Amino acid sequence: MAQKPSIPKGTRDFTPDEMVRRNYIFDSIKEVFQRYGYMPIETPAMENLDTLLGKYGDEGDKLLFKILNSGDFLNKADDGLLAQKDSNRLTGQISEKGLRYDLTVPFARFVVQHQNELSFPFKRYQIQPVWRADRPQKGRYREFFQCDVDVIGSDSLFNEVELIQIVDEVFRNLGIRVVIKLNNRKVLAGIAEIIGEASRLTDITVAIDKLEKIGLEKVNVELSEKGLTDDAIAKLQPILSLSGSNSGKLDQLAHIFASSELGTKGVEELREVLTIVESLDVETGVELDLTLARGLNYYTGAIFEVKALDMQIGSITGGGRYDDLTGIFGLKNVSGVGISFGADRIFDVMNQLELYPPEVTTTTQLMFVNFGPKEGAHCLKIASQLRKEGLKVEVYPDSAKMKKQMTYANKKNIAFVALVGEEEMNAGTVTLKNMESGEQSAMKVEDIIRTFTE
RNA sequence: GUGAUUGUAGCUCAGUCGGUUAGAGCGCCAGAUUGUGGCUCUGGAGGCCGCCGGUUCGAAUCCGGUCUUUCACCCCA
Repeated sequence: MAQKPSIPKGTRDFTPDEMVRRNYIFDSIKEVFQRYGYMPIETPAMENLDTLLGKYGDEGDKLLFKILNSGDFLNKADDGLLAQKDSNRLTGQISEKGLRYDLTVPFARFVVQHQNELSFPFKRYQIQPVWRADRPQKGRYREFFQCDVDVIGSDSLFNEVELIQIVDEVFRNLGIRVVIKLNNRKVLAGIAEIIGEASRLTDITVAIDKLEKIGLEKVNVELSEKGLTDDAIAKLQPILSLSGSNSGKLDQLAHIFASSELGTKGVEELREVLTIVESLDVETGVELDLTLARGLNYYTGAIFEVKALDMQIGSITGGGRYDDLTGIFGLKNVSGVGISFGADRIFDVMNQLELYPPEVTTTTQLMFVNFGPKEGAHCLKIASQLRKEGLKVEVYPDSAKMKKQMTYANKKNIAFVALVGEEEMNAGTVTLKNMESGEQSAMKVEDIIRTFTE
């Protein structure tokens, strides 16, 4: 007896029904990317482990899927480490490759390797799965697709603006109501500087990132536990309780940052981006959010996050500017900025809110009922003719019972069925039946084409 | 990774105190209906009760482990 098949934790299968919906999402996103001049690339599912390690922080390193070396991998392993069961150190000896954790780091590697073939600024998009050994939850998978757009080799804030326009267009096209949250790492660094804890930037950002979720008091407790002085925490309070419009917040921040060069720079950048965005026809709300931190530690400037307004789920898109990701791979002074659309979360939102336009789920427009070998062969010819006109047509392959064929068309949501039996063959006509209204009439092939293409 | 939680037919779920042959609705297949689907009626198929082990005369039910699901933390798309 065969064992019951299963798939690994946190992964999922997609049925044809789900794939048409997913492809609609991918196509919508791709179409916007292309309209802004981004070109596609792909990179391997696996990367060398040293390309990936150390780019996502300690937590990220733990979440990397590592691939066991081929062959007798234990042969080369150190006996001492083996005996001690020291997994951490042993890993380096038995695994040299890992599954990619995101698309940004492989992209940086790609840019460095291909720097002489590329012209900068280089704009690319990339839609591929990534893997994280996270514990799965709703909206959190171990394998999921990211749709990344990045510009590299340009410092201009126009790029940040363009990414906001892209986010706006993508979600408007898909019909998802969202808010774009914007912040800047320089502002966060400025805050750390001002309160006299410049070296604790990560601890501070991780803590204030939770402000909305756990409240001010608990954030302060956490900051204190992380070892911040009471004085520093006290200095932080007015910043955390900033409120009002984006420009109002920026004005207050500018004042606070009077003595911080870095913070001032961050405020200026935010102000410029927001000012330009306001002059364009961006409909999505862009909200300055000082508590937005983002864990990936390669960000250095603007950081973005997009939240769905009508569904409780983690952020569905996120990104930011990284000034020196390529530096690690030997290409200095190349700044990039990009964002990543989380296709699987977008898929979950679209499903929950049922945002698909009706035509997305229609595949076949017209199905020919098969009355027998002779009639079927005749239908095949008409079907080819219709396909040349761009119609999506199928001929039922077996001369099964009428009821079975009709039921098939029904299930597949096919709007029209064509009946061509001996009578129609002799008359040179096709009986076209509307499956919704039940109406049917005999017509010539040209009439059918006209019905569908008008 | 830490702490909880879930698993019974293709799907959603009942299943009493441990007790004979594990049920329902939906779906599926067939017939009523030979070239006309959806509605109705009739009949049928489909289950290692997640998996492994233990307790017991006897386990879907109790116990342990494991896998999976969902949730919180952590982190994130």
